[in-house]
Amino acid sequence: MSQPADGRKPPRRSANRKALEQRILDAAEIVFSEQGFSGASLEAIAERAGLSKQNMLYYFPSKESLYQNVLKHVLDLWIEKMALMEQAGDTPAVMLENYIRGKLELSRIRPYGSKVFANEVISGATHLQVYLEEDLLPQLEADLALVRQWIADGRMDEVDPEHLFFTIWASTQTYADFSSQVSLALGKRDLDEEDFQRAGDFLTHVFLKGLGLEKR
Amino acid sequence: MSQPADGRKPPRRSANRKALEQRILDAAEIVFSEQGFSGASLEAIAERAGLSKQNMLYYFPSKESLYQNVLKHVLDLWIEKMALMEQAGDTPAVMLENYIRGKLELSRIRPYGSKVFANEVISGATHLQVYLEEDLLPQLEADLALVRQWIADGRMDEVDPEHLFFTIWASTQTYADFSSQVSLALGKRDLDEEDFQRAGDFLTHVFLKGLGLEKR
DNA sequence: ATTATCTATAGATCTATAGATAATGC
DNA sequence: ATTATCTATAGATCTATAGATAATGC
Repeated sequence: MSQPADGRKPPRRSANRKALEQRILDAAEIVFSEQGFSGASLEAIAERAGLSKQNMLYYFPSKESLYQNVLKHVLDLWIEKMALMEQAGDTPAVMLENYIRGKLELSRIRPYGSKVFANEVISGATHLQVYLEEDLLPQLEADLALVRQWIADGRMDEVDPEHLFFTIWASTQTYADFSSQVSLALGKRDLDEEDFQRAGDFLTHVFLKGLGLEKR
Repeated sequence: MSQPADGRKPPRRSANRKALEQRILDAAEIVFSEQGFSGASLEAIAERAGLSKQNMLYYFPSKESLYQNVLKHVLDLWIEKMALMEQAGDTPAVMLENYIRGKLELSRIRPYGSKVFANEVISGATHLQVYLEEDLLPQLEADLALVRQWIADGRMDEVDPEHLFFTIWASTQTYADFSSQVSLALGKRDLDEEDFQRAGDFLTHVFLKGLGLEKR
């Protein structure tokens, strides 16, 4: 039997339905990042996606559902990068550098998603709390345990591991979230790859040396 | 002559007009921080300030003017703290520690203002660009010059000074802007003074050591 | 006489739904 | 037969203004 247990037939989807949904979500991500949840109008999202808002509501039944989809997608990417800490058996210095540069890379390639996420957290994370508890916290706990082990083994300075993560998150995401301020301070219209390279070099230097993690 | 040159009489203001305006701005700061510019309704701000929205519009003629006032006030506080770098002739280590702890203190006592500022910058800082250029940039330039001198004098590691500031701003403001996420990760309802103390200790340790600024 | 507050409402969105029509898949 | 799109609009805000009325200062 290829039908689901509840007897409903699988929907007959046109080949590019998924692509259209993705186009809508991409448009929503940009508009939400620029205008916030309330400031983003369905009209603006639909226009950017290239269809009518009534038609868009056929695919996503409400603004809320659009927002939830965008948020969930961003959070999944975010958490995926956290697992970097668990990868391979390299030295703490290399793992932390990879972590920092991975987060920076995410800021570089998904600035809109980062901004939507930031806006949501700033506003109290009411739409996100459950996901944060269920998905983010367990991953963070695993990462914290690893760092505590490094400290216990005398491989790293004794610091509060929680604040290490808060600080890395903040200083990597700022290059997406606060890009308007950063690029203004750098006297540029936009940030380019070299700026991210420099940011990575700076952060790597300060965090590794500051935590007593000399490269070997 | 006590009258202005244009002949208009100074307004006869009730003793507590200033106080009422301040109450309105405080309410606006909170509502803007929680709902963003578009999500904040005049009704919600007025209710929090304890007067009717029509009456509130007598004091501030538009939502835009309310927002501008809140933003300007926050930015002034923000820039005031930057000048810390110029204070006294202490060692780089002490100055930087004071700077970091000062910024953290601002996050602790003015979390709503920080969030309004963050929301605005995330959305492209369109309301703020002129102020940033006229007020923030000159102060930043002065601070950058000082840090460059430290480096030239061999008192500090060779790093990109711009990224030092971006990173300090980000990692101190995160305790205001992202407090919902931070407190969730710490398993607390709210952040208390001790959390900020620990954050300050962590940041001081990492930045001073990471930049080769040992306390003397 | 001036300042402050209230009632009433214009006018502009904006989200979402109803229901008709067109396009597509089996 | 099902999926997708379009026309039209209900109903809920929300900002801002007009204009009357009340309170206050000189």
